[in-house]
Amino acid sequence: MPAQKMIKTDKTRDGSARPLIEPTAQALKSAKTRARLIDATIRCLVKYSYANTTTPKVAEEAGLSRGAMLHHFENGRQLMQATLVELHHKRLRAFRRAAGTMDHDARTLLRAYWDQLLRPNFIAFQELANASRTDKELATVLEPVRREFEERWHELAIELFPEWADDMAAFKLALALTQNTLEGMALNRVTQGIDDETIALVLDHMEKVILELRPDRKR
Amino acid sequence: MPAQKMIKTDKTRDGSARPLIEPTAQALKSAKTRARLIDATIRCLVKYSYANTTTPKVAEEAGLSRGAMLHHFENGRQLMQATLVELHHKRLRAFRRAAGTMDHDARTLLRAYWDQLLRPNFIAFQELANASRTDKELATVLEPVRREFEERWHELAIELFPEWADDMAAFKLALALTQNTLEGMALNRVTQGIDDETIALVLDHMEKVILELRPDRKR
DNA sequence: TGCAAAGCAGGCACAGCTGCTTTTTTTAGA
DNA sequence: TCTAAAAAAAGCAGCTGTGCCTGCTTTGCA
Repeated sequence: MPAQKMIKTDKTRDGSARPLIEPTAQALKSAKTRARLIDATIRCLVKYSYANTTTPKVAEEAGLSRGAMLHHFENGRQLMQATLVELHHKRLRAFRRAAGTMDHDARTLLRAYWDQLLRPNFIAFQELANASRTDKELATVLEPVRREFEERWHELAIELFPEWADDMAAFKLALALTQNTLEGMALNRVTQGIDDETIALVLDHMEKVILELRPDRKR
Repeated sequence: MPAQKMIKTDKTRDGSARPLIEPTAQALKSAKTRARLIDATIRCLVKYSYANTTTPKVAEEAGLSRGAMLHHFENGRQLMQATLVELHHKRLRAFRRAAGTMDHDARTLLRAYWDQLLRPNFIAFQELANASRTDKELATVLEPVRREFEERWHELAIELFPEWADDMAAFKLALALTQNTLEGMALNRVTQGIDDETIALVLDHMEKVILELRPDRKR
């Protein structure tokens, strides 16, 4: 529920200065609707791209009227921004989930990251990240999101591979290398710029490169 | 000059079935205008992104009227497609130019490719490639373009480093690795996803990785 | 020198999107 | 059961982009 509405709600009836804490009443259904709208936005970003994602299309995809949609999000921009944040949280959750049932070797982590990049969520995220290049408002939202993702990602990697903590320089390099290579491939993949066979070769080689960067093997 | 117009032109006056070969008259000024429009489109793609590039903006950027623009390109889509092809040629030309004055070592080639990715042309190309994910027409144009770029790029690399021809598997791997990593970095760079320091580290390491893949060093 | 076609500019009408406002329906508390 | 607020739907200008069409200017050829 938008902050603006909450303020209005607060002074209903008696007008007493009650705290803004929502009674968490059944109105959490509102949260469900918001989630539905955001999910619809993600699907639209994948289906139509950022350029062709419009408020009517999102509303239709969510099975709601445009009026209802503007009830939850002041305008289209706020919806996009909320979607960007939500995509970030989805990514983090997916990583945490994957990390739980993960063998602690480079290969597994590599494949886990690659799997994430094949999901629709990554495409949607990429659409928004790309849009943020010329949309200053979106960029303002993206910046902290990216920072936090980086931090969590580092934490997770160190948690799974404590030996890397010995050589942070090599660690950062390995991370940057993996991230950019895999993301580059993911991007090229969706536009037919790279075939699955090549992808497999690169993934295998990346594994070797990472292993060679590992502190204990480097001596 | 659009093909449609040429056909119309052909049967002027006498209506004889003359060949379609344009007398290459002074009407090559038309080509200049076309180029101006395409360059304006590229600038718009960089400034406003694909989503916000409109025909009025392009016309304004080119210093022409919208009517004039639609005289040269039937509609906005054709302009975009022509721009994509032109960007391809520009990339090829830039590579050929760079290759001429190039030391024959991996480092130089790596840096040369990276330099290309920092240019506005790459951003514009990326915008169109991204758009082609959901624009089937654009994808149809992109596909052969990408294929040709790949071929020329292979040819150039082999020309500069003939020793690689001994081991095509390693060669293709090295190429894919470089391309995807650098392009991934270039993309992340424009959205503040990576800092210059890290970029430098990755570039240095990529150089080592490539050298290790070289046939003569591999034994 | 004249004329036809190309280059170019401006205007028009249609369509789609946006944000807002006004109703109707649902829901939950008294 | 009644009522008021939240949720949802529907309707309404306004704006912008698009494609097309018409008319003016320039150019090149006969």
